[in-house]
Amino acid sequence: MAVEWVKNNNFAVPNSFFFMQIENKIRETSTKALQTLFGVATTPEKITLNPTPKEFEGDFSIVVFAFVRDIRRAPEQIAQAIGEYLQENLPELARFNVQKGFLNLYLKDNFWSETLLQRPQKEDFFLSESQLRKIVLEYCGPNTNKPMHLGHLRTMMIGYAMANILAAVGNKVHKVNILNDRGIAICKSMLAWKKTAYGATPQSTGIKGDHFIGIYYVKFDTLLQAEYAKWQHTPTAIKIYHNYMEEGNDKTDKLDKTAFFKQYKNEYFNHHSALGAEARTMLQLWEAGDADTVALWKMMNDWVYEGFNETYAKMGIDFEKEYKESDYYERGKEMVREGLKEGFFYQKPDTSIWVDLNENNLGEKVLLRSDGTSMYVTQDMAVIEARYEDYHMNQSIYVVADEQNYHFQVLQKVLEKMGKPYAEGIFHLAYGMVNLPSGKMKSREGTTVDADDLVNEVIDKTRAAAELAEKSVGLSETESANLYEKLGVGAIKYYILHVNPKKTMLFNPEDSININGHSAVFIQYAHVRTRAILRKYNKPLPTSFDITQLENIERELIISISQFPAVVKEAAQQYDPSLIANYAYHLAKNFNRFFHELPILNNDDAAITDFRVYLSASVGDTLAQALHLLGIEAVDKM
RNA sequence: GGCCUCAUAGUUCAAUGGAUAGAACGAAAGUUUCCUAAACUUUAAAUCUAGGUUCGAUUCCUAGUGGGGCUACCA
Repeated sequence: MAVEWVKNNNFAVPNSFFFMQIENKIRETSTKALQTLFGVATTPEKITLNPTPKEFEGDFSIVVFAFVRDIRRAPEQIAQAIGEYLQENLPELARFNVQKGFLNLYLKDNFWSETLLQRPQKEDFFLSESQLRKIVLEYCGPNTNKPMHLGHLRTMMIGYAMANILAAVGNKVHKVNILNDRGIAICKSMLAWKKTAYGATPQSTGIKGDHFIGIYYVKFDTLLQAEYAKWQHTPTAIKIYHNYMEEGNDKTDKLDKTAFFKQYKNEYFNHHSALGAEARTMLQLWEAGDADTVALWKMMNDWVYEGFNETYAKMGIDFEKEYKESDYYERGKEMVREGLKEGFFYQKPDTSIWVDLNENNLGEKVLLRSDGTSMYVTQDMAVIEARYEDYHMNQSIYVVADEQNYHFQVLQKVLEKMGKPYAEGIFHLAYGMVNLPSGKMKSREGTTVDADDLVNEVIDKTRAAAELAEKSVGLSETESANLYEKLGVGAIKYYILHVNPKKTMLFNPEDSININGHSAVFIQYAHVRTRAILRKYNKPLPTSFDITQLENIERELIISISQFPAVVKEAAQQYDPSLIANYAYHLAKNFNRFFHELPILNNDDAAITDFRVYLSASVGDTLAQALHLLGIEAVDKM
């Protein structure tokens, strides 16, 4: 199912129309001013128009330095002249002031109050027709041999939010998952289970399916480690180390025995380990379709899927379709052979098939091993082909960590060589790695942060904070459990989404469960206040205002609100949900200031109360929509 | 070694080439007979180095230094 339009509140935010319209109007009138006053021909887009910094009076500022050279007058004189022209020709302008080369424009109060009254249409968020796409967006991509960790949280959050945002600006978006459900890693879990579980199941142990499998993945490594330690004392091992020491002349940079065997582990697994041989045999049996092996594989994967589905539900994410690697890797091999036949690839004497990407500075890459088995890139070729048949998309977005930049470049070039119509639309939405304060996560070394554990921890923290502050006392047990889950899940999403996806981010467990400051809970709280005000106001909102003057903070809020559609468009074009996250925080912060500085309901002037309630409600709706786009559900009470 | 990326307060993050570089956490000090104090106010605190382009550079270019990633017949 495609992403729905942002939830329709009973009352909606003003659209960008007025905002964009006034910006354009200022640009156009200024262009005329330059032409009329100085004979300078320019275009509206070339006028530099910025929001005015708050230390000066104004809503917008025009920067005139760019025209100084042509006009050959002092910047102040130019700014003054344009200001006077605008005063004559721009009815919305209340007054202006000049600071150096900056012309600060202050618009009329009633212009802004009228702007607030405008109702939005969802089309106001839409990009122009030519920019719209039919998109297949892949995110999450777990392996079925272990539970999901912190890194998966970032793709889940970014993927889901980006799908919402891209749909909000008018694209057709299909969310899909890729399940890496085959290969040597899964065989390791299967083998360890066979050897050590004595028939235990998630049901018999009460352990969530994906965590259950994870136990055996770790157990395999423990068994291997023990086997390896023993092996290091065998004559074979001693000879290998001896040969290494004898190689070359320079002995100074040689590794000591411990370090050597640490880096030799892969080699050991592939060529000396009995467990390794068993795992590979299992993989071969699986590929050959051995009934018992396939049955075991299916049973264990089903356990994992059950666990994953629980996590998806808790995170509030979903997929229109999940593609399993096991369904496509054979087709991938076929595509490579087809490509070879058509001369796009070449074969080495050992029968392995390669692609030459030197002209793209990507070197040469194996597509099919000499033993005929497929590569990572091969399966992605078949998967995108299947998606094209399913959706005929013109853009394929992959929300995958940036450590795979090379992989996606190769994928695209290979498909381009083959002349596939879906090659051009490949877009790797590469997000930066997530680091811990202790450094990089290593799943085999146990330095990962489990996704489920983390979310539960934040939910608990939210509950503890509420109890400490004696909040939510009127709620029933189920109501409050529901509330803390929404707040906790929202907090973790926000913590991840408020950073630009492109950047490597540090995940500090302490900070991530911090509920204060720049966090989703802060935004939720501002939203809750707007809802409380509406409840107390308890009558229909006004359809017009009778106010003569706006406070500064009120102007700021209206301007902020009117920028929202532009922010959403920008987030879609930049593939950057953090723009919306930071926008929402900024708006919530300004609202809290407004709430403290000015009486809303406790006001003798009913006209002012009407207006401020309307403004509060607008802020609340905007916050709710912003959170919704990020995949966070706004709460009404807390 | 080659290619790609990043560098901003003690820490984590912001800043279409524009004015005095914004926040949060942490530190210090305040605000509650008043619409929810999960809030608000105040103080101290930063653009890696050297050049260049520009009226103007955190932003663009070059070099250097220091992180990270990729460079597997792993996924």
